[in-house]
Formats: sequence, C-alpha cells, structure tokens
Amino acid sequence: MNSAGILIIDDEIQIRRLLEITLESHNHRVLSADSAREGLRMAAGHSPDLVILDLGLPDESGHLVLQRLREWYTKPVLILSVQSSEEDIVKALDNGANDYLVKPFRTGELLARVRSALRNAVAGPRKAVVNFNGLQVDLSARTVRKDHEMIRLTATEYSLLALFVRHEGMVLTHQYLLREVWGPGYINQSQYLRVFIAQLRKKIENDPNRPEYIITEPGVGYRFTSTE
Amino acid sequence: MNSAGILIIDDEIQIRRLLEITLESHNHRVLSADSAREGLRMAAGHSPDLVILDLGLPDESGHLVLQRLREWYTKPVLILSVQSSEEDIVKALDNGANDYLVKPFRTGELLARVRSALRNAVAGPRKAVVNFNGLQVDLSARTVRKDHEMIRLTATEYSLLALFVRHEGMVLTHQYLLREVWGPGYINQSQYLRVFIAQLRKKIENDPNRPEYIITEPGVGYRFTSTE
DNA sequence: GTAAGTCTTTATAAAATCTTTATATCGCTG
DNA sequence: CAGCGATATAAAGATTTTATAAAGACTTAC
Repeated sequence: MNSAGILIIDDEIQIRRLLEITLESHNHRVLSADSAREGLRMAAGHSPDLVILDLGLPDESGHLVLQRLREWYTKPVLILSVQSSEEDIVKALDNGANDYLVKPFRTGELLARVRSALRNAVAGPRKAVVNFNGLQVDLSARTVRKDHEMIRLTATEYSLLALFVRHEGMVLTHQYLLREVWGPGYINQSQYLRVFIAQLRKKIENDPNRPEYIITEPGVGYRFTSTE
Repeated sequence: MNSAGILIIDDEIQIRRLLEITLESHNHRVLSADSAREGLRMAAGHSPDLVILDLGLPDESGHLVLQRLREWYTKPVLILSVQSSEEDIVKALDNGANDYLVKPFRTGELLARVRSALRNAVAGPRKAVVNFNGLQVDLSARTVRKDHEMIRLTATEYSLLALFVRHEGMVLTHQYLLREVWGPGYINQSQYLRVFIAQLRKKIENDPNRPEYIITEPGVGYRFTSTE
C-alpha cells in the first residue's frame, strides 16, 4: 500500500477527530481539511485514495465541491450528511458520490463503507465473470447462476442486475436505475423498480423477505453487496 | 516449443520439399498434404500451430479450404500464391488469412513471415469436432450427427448451428446472429431467425416443443447449451 | 424448361413479458 | 397507537415477442 491516504473534508472538529482516530487505528493515512477551498486544494495536491466529504460546509456548498472534484477525480467519494437532508443525499449520489453516511454514524459502519469503497476502486478493469458467494454473473455470456444452477432472467431483470453488479457496494438512486434501464422518460416510475426488484429478489435471494444481495436504502435507492 | 508443427498444403512436390527442409532446419516440426481434402483432414487431426496454404490446388480452390479451415481453426494461415493473382490474395486476406507469400519466394523471407505469424498468434486452440450428448458437430467436415445418424442441414441452417456451437453457453443476440449469418443489412429481420431456429430445432431436438439445445432468451436472443 | 430444394414472406396462434392496479406491510412521526 | 409515506407483493390486463405452418419467389441441377 503506497497509500496516498484518505482525505476528510468537514468543518466540525469533533467529527474530524473521530474520523481521524477511527481511520488511523485501522492503518489508514489521514488528511484533514475544514473548508471547501482547503479541501479542494489538498485533494489536488495529494490525490488521496478516497474522500470523505461533509455536505454542510461553511464557505461553499458540498455539492459544488463534489462537482469540482469529479471534474478530474475518479476515486471514491463518500458523503456525510445530517439526517434531515434526504434530498441532498440523492442529489450527491446522482452527481457521482459513491456512498453516503448519515450523522451520527457508527464507526463500524463507517469502516465497512470505506473498506467496500476502496475494494471496488482497486477492481478497476471489470472482469467478465463476477462471483458473490453463491451468485455468479457472467457479463460476457449474459448468464447468471445461483449455486451452479442456471437462473433465467428476463431482459429487464438482467439489465437491472448487471447494473448492480457493475457498481457493487455503491448506492444507486431510483432516478439513476430508472434512467439506465428504462430510459430518461421513466425517472418517475418508481413502481416499476419495486416490481422488478421484487422479482429479482425472488430469483436470486435465499430468502426474498430478508434480502442479502439487493439492499433497500429507503428514500434513496438500492445497494448491491457481497457479504464476503 | 511443444510444437504441434506446421502444416503445408501444396500440390507441387518441389515447393513442399523446399519448405520442409527450410522449416525443419529451424526446428519446426512439419506436416505435408498434397491436396485440399488431405490438408483439411490433417489440419483437423493434428491442430498445427500454423498452416501454409497454396491457393492453386488441383482438387478444390484454396479459398474454399481457407473458408472451411476458418470455421474452427484460429491459428495463423499463410497463403502461397503465384505472382499474377493479386485479386486472389486480397480475397484470401479478407477470408481470414494472416499473411501471404508470392512464388517464387526467398527462404529468408519465408522464415521471417513464419516467425512473425507465430509470434502474433494469441487465440487459444479449438476443437474441430464437438460433442453435446448425442449431437455431434464436425466443424471441419461440416457434418452433423444425431445419435450417429447423419443430419442434412441447408447452408443457412448449418452456419447458424456452427455459430451456436462455437459460442456454447453464451447468449447470442438477434442482432449478432443476423449479422453473422445474413450480413449487416439484415439485423432487423428477426423473423428469419425464428423460421430457421424452428427448422433447426425440428432437425436436432428430441422434442422441438421442449428444446434442450437451443434455448430462447426472450427479448434478447438464443443460447446453445449442453445439458451435461 | 422443369423439378427439387432452398430462401423469403405472410398469416395466425401461443407464450412470455411488461405495465397497471390493488392491497398489504413496514418504519417513522406526532 | 393512529396515520402517513414509502416499500413490497400479487395478480389482472395489455402489449410485445416468439413459434409454426404454409404459400410464393428464387436458384440450381439436369
């Protein structure tokens, strides 16, 4: 690990402290910035492996920072936000954020999200065959297996699953999913999503009532995870 | 070099001799055939690392040999041709030849071309005869058997089946199949596909109403499977 | 020129999927 | 704990896609 480290952009000193201590205790190098300007400067200077960005900054909107960042920065960006601002979270995810955390958060969850984000970033060039304990998706053959059994998916079900697989660990918003699978004219048809998510779960989950692969993020979207 | 060797297909004995001596003196194993039929048989039997093919054969056109070869053989094919037939060379290159030599040639140039062709060969080997419980397809002989019974297929039926066999397990989209079998101008003629798929099933499936080999993937295409 | 075989086109029935509606469930807030 | 918004699931209907037969057009061999 040549480790350019993790950059935290947050104005609250308590949060910065908590993040620094937690991350450093797990062998991450940590950089901190307490403003939008400072954050962008440090990101440009150090090219960190991951950025944790608070949406509520004093000098500039966090959305603006995210936008500027995404003009050149391709590694994961993790959003911090207060409970109330669900709308902000959706907007940030649609603007290229990889994941989000609601304040206050448990440090265990923080570390899990950071691990997942860093793991996916390393994956880089996608492999054609992807394995998630028991679920095997072959993106070039367009086939899906569950415990070596072939599973038959309709065109729509498959393109939904393929999206999830290609963005494992990330939260995908309703908007994004609808736009990618059905097209830009369908971003309000959330019911479509619910219907097809239910069908997918019925086909790939061990217990559709307690999904392990496709996790609901209420008010925001869905997330595909591998438990390993 | 574990060397399955180089196969020479040429009817002129002087040329064969010259090639044999030159190549063997550089540690290549050499196989020879003096006719199209013999050449195809040896290619299928020995899977050579490279084929040197004369276009002017007595029994069959060299172009036909090349075409047949290319239905399953992915390694380099080097064309030999007399000075005059420039048109032939272009056609051969279009049909999948890797390089050509004009007779008479200098042995130094021959060796250089052979070296280059072998160096550039990347694709993995493929078998000429494929077996799917009961269904046997010989891609070099262009024959199909069902439980040892010969099955007669039309040209179109065969090229469709050959495509399936060469991509076993993959979902092949309508577009892809139409483009490969009929050409780029036919990618909208899905009805062609349905008609010929039905005919193929009638000929190769145990119960055409419940196909085992050619599986429909509605809205997407078809998939060829072996149940083993 | 005819006959046999093949490919293309048309028509219709059957199957599968997508869309919509209805109802049940969950988690949260006041 | 009632009520609200968001989510989950089932099932009816509408639509699209597929299967199959069969007629017409074209090619090829004799």
